[in-house]
Amino acid sequence: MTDINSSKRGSSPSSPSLGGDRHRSAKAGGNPLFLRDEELRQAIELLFYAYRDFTGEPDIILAERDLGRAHHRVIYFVGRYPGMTVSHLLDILKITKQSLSRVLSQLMAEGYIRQDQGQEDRRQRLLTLTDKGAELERLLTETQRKRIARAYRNAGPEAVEGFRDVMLGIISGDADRARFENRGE
Amino acid sequence: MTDINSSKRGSSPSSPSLGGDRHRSAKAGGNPLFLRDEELRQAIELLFYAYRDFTGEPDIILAERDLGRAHHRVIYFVGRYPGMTVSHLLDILKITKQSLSRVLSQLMAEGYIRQDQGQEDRRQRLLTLTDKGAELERLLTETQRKRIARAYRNAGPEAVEGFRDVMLGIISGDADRARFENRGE
DNA sequence: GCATATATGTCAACATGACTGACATAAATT
DNA sequence: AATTTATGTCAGTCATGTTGACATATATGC
Repeated sequence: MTDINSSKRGSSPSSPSLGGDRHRSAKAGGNPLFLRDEELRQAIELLFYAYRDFTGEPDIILAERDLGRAHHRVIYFVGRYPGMTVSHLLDILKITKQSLSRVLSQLMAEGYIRQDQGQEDRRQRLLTLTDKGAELERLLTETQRKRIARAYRNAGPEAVEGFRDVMLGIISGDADRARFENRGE
Repeated sequence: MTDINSSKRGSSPSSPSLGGDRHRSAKAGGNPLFLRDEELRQAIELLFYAYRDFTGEPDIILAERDLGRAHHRVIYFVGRYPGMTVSHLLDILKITKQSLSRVLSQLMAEGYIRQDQGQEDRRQRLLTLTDKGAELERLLTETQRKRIARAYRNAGPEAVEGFRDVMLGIISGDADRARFENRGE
């Protein structure tokens, strides 16, 4: 594997204008929107970098088991909502049933997830993690939990509140936002 | 569409155990880690939902032009750092040069991005957006900017500070975190 | 100046995870 | 009895990542 990270902290001495021009010129021009634009761009980039790193560690663990990020998402949410239906999962992930089907079939074939017929509505297939599935879920989520815990600890409780508020504002639907009500108190 | 959210607050007659048990049981057991576990899981989910929605709108605009999210990322960062090198871009995106190459070639063929030879180091290909590229960048970034601006406005300045702090804590490398220094003051 | 390292590009093969479209089955609902 | 809903499946395609190998031009170190 090419060690592309090596170039990371060396910050390529060969790229002189790397990071200031656009902002300096806007600032120099006295553009009153400068701060706002810069602030918003930073948020965009925070989301990019944070998500990239947030998924990085689990991806490695998954790759060792020939699984991918899609499997992780399924395992995570089935662990979160034991006995959830396929529809519910589709709705959270916002992917097609064909895409989900492949991932889900693999997870059941490998013994990570179990399906039970619904009692009230026998068309439903209620999804639960097997012991093997729960173990992998813990392993994967642990890396993310640690990362978040570290960030929360360093930032402090007020920052955590602010983080939550902003993140909720970024989410589109009331339905999704509602998932976060009355749970932290 | 099925109202899966109804299942969340315990209704969903068909799936009785759908969303509360795991937490309630932990809570009932008086587990002191309950709040922390719940808090951390919420953070994990906030990241998932926020990122999903954050990329949703640009993806639609991109699809109309037969481009994808990978093209967006390149256009965004080239717009952010005009004249940046290929190495720098590789380092930010953390993908292989072969992956980047395909996307970059397409963008140049379609006239979104221009390459100029570096003056100091003539091996470098300095990347800049063309007018067409800058226009698309504005269009794409505008949707994300609006989303963030709305979230920031509703959450308030203190929340924004907290959001920043937590997001920075989630990012792995000092080098990446350093990109956010001394820019918002 | 020669050897080596670096920045970039390119060919080829492959895996993953998304998509569309079409069709099938069983169970619930009207 | 007709329709809708929950789920599954087959087939094809596309976007985006991967590894490995190799090529070229330029910069740098001795």
